[in-house]
Amino acid sequence: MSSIAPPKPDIAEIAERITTAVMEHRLAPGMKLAEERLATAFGVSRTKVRQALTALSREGLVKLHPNRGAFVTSPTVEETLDLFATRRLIEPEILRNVILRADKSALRLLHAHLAAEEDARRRQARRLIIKLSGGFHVLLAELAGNSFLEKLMAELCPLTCLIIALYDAPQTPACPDNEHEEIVLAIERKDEATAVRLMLQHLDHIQSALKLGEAKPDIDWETMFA
Amino acid sequence: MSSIAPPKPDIAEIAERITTAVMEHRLAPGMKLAEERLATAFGVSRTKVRQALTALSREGLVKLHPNRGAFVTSPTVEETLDLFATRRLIEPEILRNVILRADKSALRLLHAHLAAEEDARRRQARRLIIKLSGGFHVLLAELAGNSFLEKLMAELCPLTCLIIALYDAPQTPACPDNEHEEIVLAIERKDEATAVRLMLQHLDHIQSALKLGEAKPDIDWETMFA
DNA sequence: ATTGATAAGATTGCATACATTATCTCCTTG
DNA sequence: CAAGGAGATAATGTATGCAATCTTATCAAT
Repeated sequence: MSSIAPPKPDIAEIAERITTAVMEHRLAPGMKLAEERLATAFGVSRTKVRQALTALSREGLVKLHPNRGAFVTSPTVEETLDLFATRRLIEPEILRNVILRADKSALRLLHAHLAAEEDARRRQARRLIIKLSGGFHVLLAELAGNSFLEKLMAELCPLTCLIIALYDAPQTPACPDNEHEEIVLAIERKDEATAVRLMLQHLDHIQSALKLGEAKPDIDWETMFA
Repeated sequence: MSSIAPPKPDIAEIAERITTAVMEHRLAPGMKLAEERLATAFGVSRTKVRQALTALSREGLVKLHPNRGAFVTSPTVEETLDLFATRRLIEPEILRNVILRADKSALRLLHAHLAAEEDARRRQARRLIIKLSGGFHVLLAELAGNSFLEKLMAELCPLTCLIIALYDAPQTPACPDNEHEEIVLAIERKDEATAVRLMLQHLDHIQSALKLGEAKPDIDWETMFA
């Protein structure tokens, strides 16, 4: 009847599309994710949506309230500080491993990413910029070759986007201008100290752009009375 | 009819009991976890078991093969090296945070844990010893107060048990004798340098007890031809 | 004897249906 | 008029059934 039969998305696909929506600030923190609604939106049964949501809750992007449903995580100030502390811990290690292992193909991937970022900036493609900014850090984690740190970074990046959406002027890009490029150049020179220093500065820039002092609407009542 | 109606276990409970079984070496790496079998064992439907298994696969303790089922993860040598590299990175940071935040109640918890370990050793309760040995590191992560590092350690500990089951003489305890106690004493003295040094030594002892050079039955054919 | 094909059996993947719990509305009551 | 509660409504949690896929057993062929 209709033009095309839409291919039924995989569970991983559903989770990924929700993650992308969060990273692109299309799903605001605290928003409710009703199973039935998502199920019809994706053209699948609630079963798949449910599994995608539980997967996302494991990653911390979604918070599941028993018998109440799934909500986009609304990170507290404390969780934000924890997140940046964790990134300051693991991203230097990631850089060290990348420098140790970086071969031609790795550098090619990094430069391709920089080009994609530059192109997105020139085209003012805001959503793409945000996605690529996070993707840079995930790419570094992949090139580092430690599966555990890679998985952790893959979780922390979308959460960082969420935090930026919560605590920042929404116009600010996730990662300031061209700091990524300088990091890649340091990697290319195998200049570990500089790469690490630039990365820590980069993280500080992101964090200090946040307005963490402000009031937080989302109160965690459960732990408050625990 | 029967004596007691068994209370239906929660999904988290199912996952936890499977995790415990793995940590206690009752479920060997590579073993198949058939849904129907587990469902009848726990007295629930396959739905709950399924969700527990997907949760465990997110944590890395279980590997899901599409249309083939769930299997206890059988970590490769490379994953083992990654795991210890990650622990060497984050556990010193955890210790630093614990020393910064340690109050009387935290120290009491640590000493209570040491006592429990000592008691288990005296009673030769092998399974309990293994569980408590891992639990020490998870407790430290909890006391450090960084939710991300806490979650990561909660995943890495069962995996470490799995690795020990795979690569070690099964008689060796997860953590050598009394190294935990010395670490706690260093924490108590707020002697950061010593605590970190002891922790790194401790991890080295665990890792060097492994027979990683030996033949690995479990070959990952997928990545071999990827 | 080993390899390859085929059919029966078993298991997973998914959707639907039912039970349970929370939320909302409206009514009663102080 | 505000506060509290009962019923209606909607959403989640769980179980079951069916379709798709894989595994195993049997048997023919080289």
